Amino acid sequence: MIKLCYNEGVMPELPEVETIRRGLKDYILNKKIVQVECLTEKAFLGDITEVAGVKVTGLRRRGKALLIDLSNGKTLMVHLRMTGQLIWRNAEIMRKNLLEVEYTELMKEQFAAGHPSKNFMEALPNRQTRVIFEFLDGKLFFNDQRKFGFVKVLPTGEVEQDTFIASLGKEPWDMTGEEFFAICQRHKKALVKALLLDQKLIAGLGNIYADESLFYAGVHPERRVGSLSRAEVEKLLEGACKTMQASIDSGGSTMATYVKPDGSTGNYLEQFAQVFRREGKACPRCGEEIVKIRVAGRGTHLCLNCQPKERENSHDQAEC
DNA sequence: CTAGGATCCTGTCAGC
DNA sequence: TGCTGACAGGATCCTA
Repeated sequence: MIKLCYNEGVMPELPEVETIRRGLKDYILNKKIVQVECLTEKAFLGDITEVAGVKVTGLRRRGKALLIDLSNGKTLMVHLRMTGQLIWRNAEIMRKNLLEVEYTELMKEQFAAGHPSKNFMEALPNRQTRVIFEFLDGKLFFNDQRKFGFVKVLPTGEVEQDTFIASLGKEPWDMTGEEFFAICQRHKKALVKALLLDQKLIAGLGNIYADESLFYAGVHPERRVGSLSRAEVEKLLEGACKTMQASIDSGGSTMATYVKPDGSTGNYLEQFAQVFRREGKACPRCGEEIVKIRVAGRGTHLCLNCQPKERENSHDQAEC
């Protein structure tokens, strides 16, 4: 069974959160949270006592938010933002000196996912630990280097009214091409990259899948949304669905194969990404050099040949 | 209303 | 070697 999701440099976007949801289920579903400890005040929003002494009844996801339903009518919302991690450690492992634990043994006893770092292999809690959820048979650590992530307690019935959840757009597979085109028509002046990253318009894409979707569609990230053809808009939506679904599907297993036996980081992106963090390398489609530019304040990777900024001759994409 | 820039935060790394 | 500043980015807040 796969326990470790170790994809170097990957910020938790929709596919990563979905992988966490599926993986964590095996460890905490129907189990009682005995005790909760918050080590960084900002990281826990709401009444911490509402989370202790109750069972986990379900794990859901909305966009990049993980929703953990509890038996007392409350829901724990977890947002990992950029550097958040959820790490499960079996009680037995916690009792041992981690240095003495064989790597393969640790693999069997822990589930770790989110922004990859050496935390996955270190003794916990550590400096980056923000919240600890204690179960009878183990502990769940919410770690976060940059303190942008958080957990939040909400009444289950009010999750949909939470300002973040309520503002989320549809996920790409719940949207028709027509709907997405209508959204684009309302934001004609926006840069297409900025539109893809706006969770209020389409939920789940982060920097990686935005770049990958743009490459898939052959669209330059700095183009204004209003200049996109209906076909290009449809292709972008298709790209979002396909790149994220592929990531979810390969999720656990592919990522785990990239964990090297010595515990060093493997590189999931290397086999998955076409353009993301591949600047200086050859475009997998045409062989031109992938470049990195700055768009909407974000590092952006593209192939200028496959994603030209000016598209004079209609939408003929024979070369791409 | 929209678009775009600053902000939060800490670890890493290039450059002097 | 050790310091400094740039950079990484999801979401929110603020301004025009």
